[in-house]
Amino acid sequence: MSVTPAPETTDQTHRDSACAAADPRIDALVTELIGRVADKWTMVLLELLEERGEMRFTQIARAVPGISQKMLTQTLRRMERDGMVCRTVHAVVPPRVDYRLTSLGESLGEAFCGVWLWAEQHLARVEQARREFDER
Amino acid sequence: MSVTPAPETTDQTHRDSACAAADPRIDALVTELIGRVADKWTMVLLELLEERGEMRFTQIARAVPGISQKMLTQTLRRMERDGMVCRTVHAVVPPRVDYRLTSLGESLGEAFCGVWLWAEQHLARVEQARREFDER
DNA sequence: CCGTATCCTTGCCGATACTG
DNA sequence: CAGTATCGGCAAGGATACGG
Repeated sequence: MSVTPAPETTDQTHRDSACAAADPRIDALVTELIGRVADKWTMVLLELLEERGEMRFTQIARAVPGISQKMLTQTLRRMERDGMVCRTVHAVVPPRVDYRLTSLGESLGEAFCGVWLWAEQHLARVEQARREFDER
Repeated sequence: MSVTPAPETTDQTHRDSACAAADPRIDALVTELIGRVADKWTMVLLELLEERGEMRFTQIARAVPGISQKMLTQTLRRMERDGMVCRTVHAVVPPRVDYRLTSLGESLGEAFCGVWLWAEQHLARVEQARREFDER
């Protein structure tokens, strides 16, 4: 994303009414982080690991139908890099690798929990809105 | 996404510990909804409209550097279809179109607020985790 | 079992041009 | 001003094969 400072001469009322950062540079960084973290598979894995605790690779793969092995590896690596999950390799044959959430990952999971709850609660309303919109 | 019921014979402990639905079919629908709603631009527009209240098309475009006109239209349409935003066309020349959050959109914005706060609070920690991971 | 490497298709998204 | 339409590049992501 291009990170233009955005002079913004227009209407500044309503500013600071919600949860935005004051500094536009911070805002841009946060936006970038949100963009990476609010990925579909990241949210799903976060949820799964929060529910089940420690899991191994194939166990996760089986629990998430629709994900390819590539995407799973990729997402787990990114989450590990971001400090969300901890990866433990056991030196046995056949190899065994366990994944679990770090405290950072857990805290993000809790933050997303509100979104999951929202989705569950308002699912019917969204579907109805779509039907109404589509018949036009 | 393929919506396999997933028999899941394995470990069911930890189940219902978090915020997941009991029914895997509901779970799949919620996951689909999350996938659509957790889009980067959706989150940004939600945030923006929550902060600023009613805004017109170009005003939004100027406030969100990096978004193309196409993506803006597309995202706004999808949000309108999902019942998140209300679109008001004023019959004047030059044309004027206002966008504002519906109560549904506002509630989603509040749910995401937790994620924004998390991102602001833990940004430094994530960046540090990345640096540590990268030097290996 | 747990990955990485490679190819290859699909569709996203930006750029541009055009209407009401 | 607020869009729709069309084209093209490019990168995300699936399928497959192979390595530790």
